[in-house]
Amino acid sequence: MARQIDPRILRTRNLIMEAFIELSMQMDFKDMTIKDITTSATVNRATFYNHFYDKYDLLEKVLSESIMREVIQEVSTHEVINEESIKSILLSIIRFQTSISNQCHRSYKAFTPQIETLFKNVLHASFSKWAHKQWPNQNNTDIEVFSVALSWALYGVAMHGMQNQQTEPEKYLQQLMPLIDTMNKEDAHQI
Amino acid sequence: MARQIDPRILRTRNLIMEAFIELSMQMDFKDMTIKDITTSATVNRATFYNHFYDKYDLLEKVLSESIMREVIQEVSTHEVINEESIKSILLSIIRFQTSISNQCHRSYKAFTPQIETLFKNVLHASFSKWAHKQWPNQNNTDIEVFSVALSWALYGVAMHGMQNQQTEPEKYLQQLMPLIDTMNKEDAHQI
DNA sequence: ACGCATCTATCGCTTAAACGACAGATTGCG
DNA sequence: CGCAATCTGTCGTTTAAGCGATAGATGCGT
Repeated sequence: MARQIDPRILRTRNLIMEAFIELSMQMDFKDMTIKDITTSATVNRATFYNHFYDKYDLLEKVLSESIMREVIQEVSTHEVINEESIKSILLSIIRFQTSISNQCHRSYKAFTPQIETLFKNVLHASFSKWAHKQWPNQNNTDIEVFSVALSWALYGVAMHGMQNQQTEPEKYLQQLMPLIDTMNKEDAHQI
Repeated sequence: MARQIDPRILRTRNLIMEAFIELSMQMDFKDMTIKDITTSATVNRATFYNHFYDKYDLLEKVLSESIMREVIQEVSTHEVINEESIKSILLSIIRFQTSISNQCHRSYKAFTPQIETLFKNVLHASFSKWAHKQWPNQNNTDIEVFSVALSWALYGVAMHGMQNQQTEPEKYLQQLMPLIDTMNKEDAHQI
């Protein structure tokens, strides 16, 4: 099963995605037409619709499969929730956002909502998984609520730190750690 | 007439040619298979034969249409045969050969015969054209013989200069100028 | 408001490229 | 040497992509 995919499909998909990344560095996403993308990709405009629903679908796939792949991968490799891992994730996100806002300064504003959604999904999923192992005595809903709170807080703090060019994350960590400490205490109680 | 060419043809052709250039920098031309080239180009092996007769046909087209295009263009822009233009052409050829032997050091040996043929054809054609204007009193065969002699001599001297890392072309120019001086004198006599 | 231009999304038809298979040639190793 | 593996060049068939036309949407200057 899962027969080999026709290489033309992969090639065309890559051509479109790479052309989109290239164009994102040159112009604003909102001014970008399908024609611009397909011309730059040396692909017919109609072919675009065999691969993507529209411009926004392309953006989402480029972000998750290409641009954000590395940082998502890095975030996912941690296994526990503690000061060290939170700090590392915080720095990864700040580094990524800084880099992308420099590379695609014209399109960055249009990208941020999608980036935000992807990051929060990944963070929530990871935190949830790790929390279940880390605090096995907590019930599901508590863990879900904690995961949501931590992921939103962490992401918000990362964005704030980036906008203020704050390179010292210790101050932000101080604000996040109480969330985790609470879980540690509660879990111990539940025994 | 001459309707637009299907863009797929151009794209596939470019993919193959660019993959070939890339591979030339990594491996020896003689060890390169069609499979190597088409795999690197993300193109089916059978498709190669829609565009090129064989590996050597591809080499010739890549040289004349891509790798050597700039230097051939530069050589062709001169209009007269004199010390200045000959010196300029000499230096262009030496620069090109040095560059290509560094970039494709593994394949360079296999390339030289094709490069030689292309250069001598271009030189002969250019010299012949310029000579007709420059010495209108000379008959055709004399001009053709002169053009052949000068192009072969120039190319030979350039190659020799390159192998000996000779960066002073004045010595080589001294050997070539008599050919031209003879034509100048003969042409004056013919009046 | 108007018309004109451009863009989007989709259609049927055409065509270049992918695929697998093939026989014959080369290569290289025991 | 022999034989196995790989490469070459060419088939017929299948399929992804190109093309031109289309209707509707969006936008922009007058």
